[in-house]
Amino acid sequence: MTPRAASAKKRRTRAPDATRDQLLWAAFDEIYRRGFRAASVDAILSKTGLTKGALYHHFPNKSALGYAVVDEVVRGLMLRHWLGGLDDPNVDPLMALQRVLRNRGADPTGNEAKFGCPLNNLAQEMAPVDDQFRRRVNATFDAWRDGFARALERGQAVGSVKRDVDTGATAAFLVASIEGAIGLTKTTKNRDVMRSHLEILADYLETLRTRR
Amino acid sequence: MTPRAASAKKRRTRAPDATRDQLLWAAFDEIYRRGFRAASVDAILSKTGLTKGALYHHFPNKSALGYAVVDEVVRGLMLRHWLGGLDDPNVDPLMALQRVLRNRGADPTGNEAKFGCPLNNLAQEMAPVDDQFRRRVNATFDAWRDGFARALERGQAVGSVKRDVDTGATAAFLVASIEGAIGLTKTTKNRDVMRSHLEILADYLETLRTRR
Amino acid sequence: MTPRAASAKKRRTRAPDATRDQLLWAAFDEIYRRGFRAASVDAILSKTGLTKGALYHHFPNKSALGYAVVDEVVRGLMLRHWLGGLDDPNVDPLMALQRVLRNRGADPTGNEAKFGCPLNNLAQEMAPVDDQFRRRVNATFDAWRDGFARALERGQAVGSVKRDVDTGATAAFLVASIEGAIGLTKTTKNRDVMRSHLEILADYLETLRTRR
Amino acid sequence: MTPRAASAKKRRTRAPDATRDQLLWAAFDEIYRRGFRAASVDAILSKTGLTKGALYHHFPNKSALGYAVVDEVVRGLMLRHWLGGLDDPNVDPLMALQRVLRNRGADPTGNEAKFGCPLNNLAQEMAPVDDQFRRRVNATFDAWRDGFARALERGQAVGSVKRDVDTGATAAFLVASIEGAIGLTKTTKNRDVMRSHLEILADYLETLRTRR
DNA sequence: ACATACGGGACGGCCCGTTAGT
DNA sequence: ACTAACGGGCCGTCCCGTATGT
Repeated sequence: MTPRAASAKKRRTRAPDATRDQLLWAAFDEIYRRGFRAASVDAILSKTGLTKGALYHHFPNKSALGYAVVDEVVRGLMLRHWLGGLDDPNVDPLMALQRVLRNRGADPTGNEAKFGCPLNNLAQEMAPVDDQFRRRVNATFDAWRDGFARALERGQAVGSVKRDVDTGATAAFLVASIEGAIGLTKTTKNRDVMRSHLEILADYLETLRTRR
Repeated sequence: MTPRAASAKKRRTRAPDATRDQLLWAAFDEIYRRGFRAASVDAILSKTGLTKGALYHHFPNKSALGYAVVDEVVRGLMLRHWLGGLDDPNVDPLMALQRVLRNRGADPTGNEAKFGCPLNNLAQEMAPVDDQFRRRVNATFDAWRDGFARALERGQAVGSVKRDVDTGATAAFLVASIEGAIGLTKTTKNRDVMRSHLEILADYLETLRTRR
Repeated sequence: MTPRAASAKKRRTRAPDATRDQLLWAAFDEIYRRGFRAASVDAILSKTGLTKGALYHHFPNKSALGYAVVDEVVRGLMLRHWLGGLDDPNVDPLMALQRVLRNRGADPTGNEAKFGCPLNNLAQEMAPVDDQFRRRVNATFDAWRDGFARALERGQAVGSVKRDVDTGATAAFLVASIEGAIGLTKTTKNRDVMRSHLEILADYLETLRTRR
Repeated sequence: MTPRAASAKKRRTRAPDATRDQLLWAAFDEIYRRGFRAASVDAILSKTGLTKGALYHHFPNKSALGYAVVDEVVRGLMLRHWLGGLDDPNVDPLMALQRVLRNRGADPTGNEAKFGCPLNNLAQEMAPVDDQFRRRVNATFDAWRDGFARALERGQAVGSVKRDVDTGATAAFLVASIEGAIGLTKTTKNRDVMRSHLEILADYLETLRTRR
């Protein structure tokens, strides 16, 4: 599934970082599919061909593995996915935002419709029962919101976004709304939910544009 | 066989069955707090003072208990919470919707901020791993969406909502967006996220109003 | 090994108390041989033919099983072994004590020489790491000391034991000394150590006798 | 092969090997606190800052480390503690013995009351399950007994100890009794047990003195 | 209709030891 | 001589479900 899992196979040479990465990606995959608590350590290990000893060497316990998955895997995926191409200086920031929204409805792999958003899944499952998880997940949500907020601020600087728009609140609204849509898409098993939702969001953004 | 077996044949009859209700509510509470899979059958039972025999007399297994919680507990809670007071004939439907949104930001108990939305929690956790759960949860989401959609349609009938508004898509957008906000509120542990979000949604609804 | 383990075999009928007793005696046996921490729950279960569910039903965890072994098995064994026949009204208390000491050097099964004293084993292993164990073990040691002390007091009442003897301290001395001897017997694998030691103790008791 | 391999051939030569000593003392400490089987190899290593490689370079396995602890650490500690000052030619051997007993009740660090006697702990835990341990522990007990026995013999030679005293049996009695007292002190968490016990032992020794 | 007793399996943690590498 | 990476196994806990009994 994960790209580098393909090159895993046997591995007889010592490559600690590669091993750690293998564990992280296999854990990500398992956690994404089943949730953190239902994720089986043995399943993760059998995906990699490694054993308990290896895992115990790289991570003190299952929770620490989960934390690392958030920080070192999910965070990067999310920010690349939702903030990628936002800061293109040749494009009007507001249009860039709208373009991101409209493009991200695609979901070519269909994973999103099947398993939802890996970050939000962890948030919903773990936030109430593990504060460490909550904080780390939150950090990524913050970065995401900041990315959106800065795009809106650049829009204000350029003059395409109204001055009285609360960029922070709007960014938070967008993020929450997107996560809600992904969640309902998963529940409905209907990708039109996502497309229609993002379209409405993009239209809403048009509301914030300065009249010319 | 036994004399009272006659009245027990079909459960759907108006025989409230206090034991069954106890189990349902205790299960709801436990599932709401820990999630369905992490909810322990023994913990549910110890809340009621009942034992295994009682539970497995009323439900064939844990999943069936969960399904019943969705159908007989959560569904009612959700629809009362989000559709209550929507069909007041003396109020403009659009205003009624906006009022609902603005009121529901209150969350007096704080449970929403702690544990999120019981329906969406189940949706996010169980939809990918149990299709029965998914379908039952979906049924409630449909009813909720329908409630919002009908309000918008009444708005169109009355003339306060633009004719070209896609009421179904808009209702779906609202529901998803609300769930997203509840989720982020839980993750952030900050109820302002919810309030600000619903405010923006209410403002957005204003966009759909006919100009007079 | 244990007397009632013989009648265990299949057991299809429900007999909760018998099951509990089986677990207790099997646990005692295993703990006596390997020590508490090295005692394997699975080994205990396979001795009884029961499974995890049965154990988990009767005891919340391994520690609780251990505590119960101390209170309900070891205590009885010890007091019967070392206080049995002490309060015979027809015998001079001091002589009764001496007789007990001289008889107990026998160790017909040889278990004592192999595995030592079950009470002291638990005391030495668990006292520093589990205060619950320590307290329960101590309670039995107290009862033992009290038994010896009361015998000495009866000796004083009868006039065979000197008035200035500190019965409590002497009883504690005897108990400690006996346990030391059992321990060294186990270490030496030589039962003469025990016999010689108890002989010296009996002689020492003669020192406490009133001159006539 | 390597140049310095020449001097490394036989370990018994006076090459203190600081690393080996570190391991021994850290192992002693850990074993003293938790017992041999509960002592974690990793815990021992983390105390020294060394790693697995170092340990398994110096010792073939955990048991061998334990044996070395008995032979090279515990034995010295014990003999110094209980035989130190016994052979002072200016003091009556019997009085020297009594002085040792009365002094050793002090236990300034309190370790004895907390963790007991390191030698006896190992004896009680390991004697029944590992014959190698038993034999090595026994060797130290023998040396201890011999020390006491020789003191009594010197007493006989000087004329302060009765001729008919069985010095070997008496020495064994003393050692066993002392160990019993240490054990009960640990169990009771009450150092008076030790003091009172040693006082009685010293008084008992007075019984062996020749009348003048 | 419900309580009690028990079956049986899976999971995370931990731990000793070995091997590759320096 | 020593570090770091990893193998592989066992243990206690916990948990869902069934069967017996009332």
